[in-house]
Amino acid sequence: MRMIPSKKARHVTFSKRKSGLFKKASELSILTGAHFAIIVFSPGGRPFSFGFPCVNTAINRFLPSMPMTNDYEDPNRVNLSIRCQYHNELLQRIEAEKKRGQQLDLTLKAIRHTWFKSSDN
Amino acid sequence: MRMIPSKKARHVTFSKRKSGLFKKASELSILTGAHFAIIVFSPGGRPFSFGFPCVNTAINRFLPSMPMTNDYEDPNRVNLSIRCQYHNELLQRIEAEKKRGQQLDLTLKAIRHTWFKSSDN
DNA sequence: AACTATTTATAAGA
DNA sequence: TTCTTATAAATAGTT
Repeated sequence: MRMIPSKKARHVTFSKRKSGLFKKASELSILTGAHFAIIVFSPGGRPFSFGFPCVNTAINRFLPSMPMTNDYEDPNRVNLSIRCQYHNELLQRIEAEKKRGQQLDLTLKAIRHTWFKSSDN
Repeated sequence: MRMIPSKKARHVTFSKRKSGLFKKASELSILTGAHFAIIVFSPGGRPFSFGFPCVNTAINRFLPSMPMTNDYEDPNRVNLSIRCQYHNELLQRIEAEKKRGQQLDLTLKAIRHTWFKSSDN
C-alpha cells in the first residue's frame, strides 16, 4: 500500500474513506457507548472532525493524560490549553445558537399545527 | 443498531472494532498522506489513541489559534494559516446559526401577526 | 453520484 | 486475547 500518485484519485479516495472511517467510529460508539474524537486533515490541509459526545469533550478528557515531561515550563502546552479553552468557547457558542434555532423551530411547528387545526374546523 | 447489552460482548466488540478503526485510519493516511488523530475511550474509560504524524501534532494543528502577539516566534507558525482557516470556519458557523435564528424570529413574528389579525375578524 | 466486482471487516463460536 | 469462517460491509474502478 502506497500513496496514490494521482492528485484527483487521492482526493476521491480521501473523501470516500473519510466517510467510511467516521461511520465506523459512529458504529463503535453506538454499539459500546465509547466516547471518541477523530480529527483528519485532507491532503489539501482542510480539517475535518467528528466525535461523541463531541470532539472537544473527548480531547479535554484526553489532554490531562498526555505525556508531560516538563509540562509546567512548556510554553507550547500552555498555549495548547489556552487554545483549547478558546476553541471550546467557540463550539459552545455554536451549540447555543443551534439550540436557540431548534427552540424556534419547535415553536414554529407548534404554532403552525394549531393554525392548521383551527383552520380545518 | 443499539448498545450491546452484555458487558462482556460489548468489550469484545470494542476491542475488535477499535483495531478495525485504527487500521482504516492508517490506510487512509498511507493512501492520501492525511494527518489525523483518533482518541477513543473504552466502555471502562480507558483512553486509546492513534495518529499521524502523532496525536499531539494533529490536536495542536486542529485547535484554533489565539490572536498571537509574538506570532513570528511561534514554532507552529506553519500551521497558523490552517488554524486561522478553521477558526474562521467556526466563526462563520456561529454567524450562520445566528442568521438562521433571526430568520425564524421574523417568520414567527409574521405568523403571529397573521394569526392575531385573522383572529380579530 | 450510482453501480458492481472484489476485497475487507466482523460476529459468533471455539 | 487470538483463530476460523460464513456473512455483511467497504471500496476501487468505472460510467
